[in-house]
Parts: sequence; structure tokens; C-alpha cells
Amino acid sequence: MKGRSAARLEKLYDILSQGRVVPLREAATLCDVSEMTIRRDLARQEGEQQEIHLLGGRLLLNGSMDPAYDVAEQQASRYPAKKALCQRVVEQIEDGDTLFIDCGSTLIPLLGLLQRFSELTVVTYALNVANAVAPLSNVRLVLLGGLYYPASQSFGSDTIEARIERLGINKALISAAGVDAKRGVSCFHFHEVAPKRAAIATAMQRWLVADASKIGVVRPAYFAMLDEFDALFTDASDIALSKPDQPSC
Amino acid sequence: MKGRSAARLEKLYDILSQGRVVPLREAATLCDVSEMTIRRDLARQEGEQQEIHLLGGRLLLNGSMDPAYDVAEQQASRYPAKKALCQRVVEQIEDGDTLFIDCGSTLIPLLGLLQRFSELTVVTYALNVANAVAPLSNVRLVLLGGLYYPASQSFGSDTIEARIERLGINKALISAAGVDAKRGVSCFHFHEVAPKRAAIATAMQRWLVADASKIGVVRPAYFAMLDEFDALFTDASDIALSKPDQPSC
DNA sequence: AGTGTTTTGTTAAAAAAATCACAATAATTG
DNA sequence: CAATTATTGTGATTTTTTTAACAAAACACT
Repeated sequence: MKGRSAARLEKLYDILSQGRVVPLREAATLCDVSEMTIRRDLARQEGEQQEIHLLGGRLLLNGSMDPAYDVAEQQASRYPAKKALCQRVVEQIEDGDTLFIDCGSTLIPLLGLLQRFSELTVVTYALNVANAVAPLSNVRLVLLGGLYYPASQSFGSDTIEARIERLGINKALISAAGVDAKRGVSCFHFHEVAPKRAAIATAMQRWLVADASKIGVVRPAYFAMLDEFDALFTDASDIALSKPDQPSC
Repeated sequence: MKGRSAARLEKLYDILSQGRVVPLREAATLCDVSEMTIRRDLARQEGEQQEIHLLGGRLLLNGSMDPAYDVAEQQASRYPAKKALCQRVVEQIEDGDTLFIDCGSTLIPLLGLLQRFSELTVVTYALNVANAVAPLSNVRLVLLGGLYYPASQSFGSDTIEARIERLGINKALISAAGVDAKRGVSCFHFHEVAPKRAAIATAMQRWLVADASKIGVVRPAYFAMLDEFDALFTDASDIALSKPDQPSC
């Protein structure tokens, strides 16, 4: 029936699960069959869930092949501005810091820059942030869990405030979807309010990071006023800040 | 000089480091240049360290592209066995269930099979489980956070027990690294004991899922005895089970 | 502005990979 | 053992990806 095919797939899976990428040629030689047979084996498994993928004549295991990435599109908007912002932010981070990192796309470019430090702790409630930080061996990761909200790729819970307050956070890096000098700082999703407020309340330093497109904008959920922050990182120049003493760049 | 090119590479790197695979087309659109330019960018980086690879018209980050693999080291991951196990397990799952899903590789093949249900809730403390479940729109995801342990891709915390006990878990799917009829069920990492025990204590049904390679094996951390489970899913036949009344297959 | 350099886009050619169709082989069954 | 069925290999076809070459545009510098 499918014994032969399954046996080959198992063999290939075992090799691939060691983090290797195997050319189709090698796979065929290894299993002592033709390339066509391997192709057919791979097509057969497609019934359930695609496990082994054939990409450019090479077999690889990695999942998440779906090009259904809305994250990339979001990042496309004002990406250079966000990147530049993050570069300025990272200069203010010190070795050994415990950082609270907010959800959203603004702070994503920062995470790759954390490799330069020898030791850090990152606290977050966002799944994409956790995934970007998890491979970094120099960063201790604390993920605040709860119910998953796909729209913001983050978690919410009624105990998240209490859990954040137990953590010794040095610097809270807060992002926002809207920043208005008079009305305050806002975001899209209400479940984000609790963790943001808790981080602001607990952290020794609170930094607001928002590119120019957020300035003067108001979103559904207010979570803070501007003067609750110690610094505002932005590439906008036209906002009247009420804190001239702190480095607002 | 290399400002333009480097900026694009950085941008792509940031997107790719979120575990995505980006088609060359999309990359070109995203950077607002032609595909050829992206190709040239990628060729340029080859001087230093090969970071972004182009495979079959898709960009991916993963390293170890060298096909110089040792055939000799074929460690059996027993993937087909695990997959077959999971297929038997999924048959016992019902629509609307709230499932606790343990960490490790045993239960990973199950997650893709959850698409066939119309509505489920998955509770887990494993990052890889969360990532596999997050894209499923029919599954409500609850991730129990804490400090991240890379070795098991899971989280640990001193409050995880209390948080699990608040959840109404229908079926707890527990995996193990060792199953011994006399000595009990064990795992590698001590931080896994608390969530496992809490799930066993809370859940209405407890299922142990372990392939044959785990039977008769003992690992550092015991977390339960065999008779604490309502069912044992395994492909081994030689273990003397103490529960003949329940469906042990 | 004008020259030389670098960067980029377009086109065409080459190479590689994926698909298809059919023959050959091996396994299964009555 | 013959007949049927399933599985596999080979070669041709189509598609896609990669490479190469050249022209246009942007940039730097005098």
C-alpha cells in the first residue's frame, strides 16, 4: 500500500529533523530510488499536512510556508522610520537591563539589535516579539501569557497586571497607535491597556516609541497621558512636548 | 556605496527572522525595487556570512545549507510513529473541547489535525505548540507564560499551577520522555513537572501519549504514576498496563 | 553643467526544476 | 502460474528560476 513510501518519508524526515537541507538528488540516492519517486512520496503526504517541503530542488522541513504574512505588509509601512527609531532606542539600552517590550510592529526592528549585548532580559506579551527573541542565547525571555488575540499577535489576561508588577523592569518600551499631546496615548485593542499600564506603573523608566504617522492620531483605547513617560522617541518634529528636560530623541 | 543595498537586506532580514518565508516577488514589491536588485543584494552579502538564502524563488533565513551531511548520524525521531499516535488521539477529541497540550515533539503532529474541528480551545505552555496553533482560526489559544526554557521550548513559572487550576480543561494530553510501569512517568526538565501535575489534577480526562521509544525508560524528573491517567496512547505492545478497562489505544 | 562611476531595470538566453505520459518492473491475487 | 494491480523509472514537455548582457537612471565630483 504505502509502506514503501512511508518508510522513505520517515528516513528523510529523520535526516531533515537534524536541521539539514537535502538536495533532491541526494534524497533519491539515499533511498536508492529515482527523484521522481521522492517527488511522488512528497506529493502523497500532502493529503494531511505538508511536513516536508520541496523548494528549488531541495527538501526542507521548516513549517510556516504559507505566504499569508500580514506582518510583512504592516512593517512595510514606514519601515525605515521605525528602524531608525529603534537604532536610537538601542543606544540607550544597557547591558543587564530588563526590558518590557510592547506589541505591534514598531519595536520589531529593535529585537535583532539586541544581539550586541552580553546579557539582557526581555518581558513581553506579544507572540511575534517572543519568537524573535527566543533564538537569542544572550536574552532571557519572559512571556506573559493568556488568551491569544490574533489581530495584535499578543496575549491578554485578567491577571497580567499582577504578574507584571512582580517583575523588576528597568525600562519599559511602549508603542502606540495614536499619540495626541492633549488627549493622550492610545492603541487599537482594549486588552493591551492593562499590560501597558502595568508596565508604565512598574518600570523605572518609561519610553514611548512612535513614528511620525502616529502623532496627532487618536485610537479607540486610551492608556496613558504623555507626561507619564520619561522619554519620547519619534521622528516627528511638530509635536509640542511637555518634557523638555529629558532626551526626547 | 552599500547603503541602499544594506538597508534592504536589513529590512528583509528583520522580516525573515520572524520565521517567515518570503517569495522573491514579494520582497521586490516590499522594497519597491525589481527582483533583480534583490538578487544582487543577496549576492553581495555572500562576502561576509551567508545569512539570507534564495531557494526556489523564495527567500529564507535558515542556516546550514551545506549538503555536506553525514548519513551515518541518523538518529531516529520516530516521526511516523508519533504521527500515527496523534491520528488515533485526534479521533477521541470532540468539538468544543478544551485541550491541555503538553510540550515536546510527540504532540506536534496533532496540531495540524485540529483544523477539522469547528471550535476548540488549546491550553499550552510550549512556544512551538502556540506557534502551530496561532494561525488556526477555529482554535482559541491560551498560552501559559513565564520564563522561557529553550531546551524544551516551553515556559515555567511559580504561578503556573494556580493559573492552570483556574481553567476548565476537558482533556489533558500529556507527553513524557520516560514511561516505566513500576517507577512512573518522567521528563527531562524539572520546570515541566508543575504544569504537568496541575493539568493532571484539573483535567476531566488525562491521556498519556508516548511512543514505544519511551517505554521502560526513566528520565530525571518524575511527575506522575501510570494509574493517574485515564488512557495511554502508545504504539508499544509489551508494556503491562494496570488499566485494562479504559481504551488504551 | 559635464564627466565618470555606481546603481538599477529590462530584455534575452541558459539552466534547472516541475509536470506529464508511457513503458517497465515488482507485488498481489485468484 | 497467469492476470491484475500498484509502484517505479525514463524521457519528453512545459514551466520556472537563474544567469548574463546591455541600456537607462541616479549619484558623486570637479
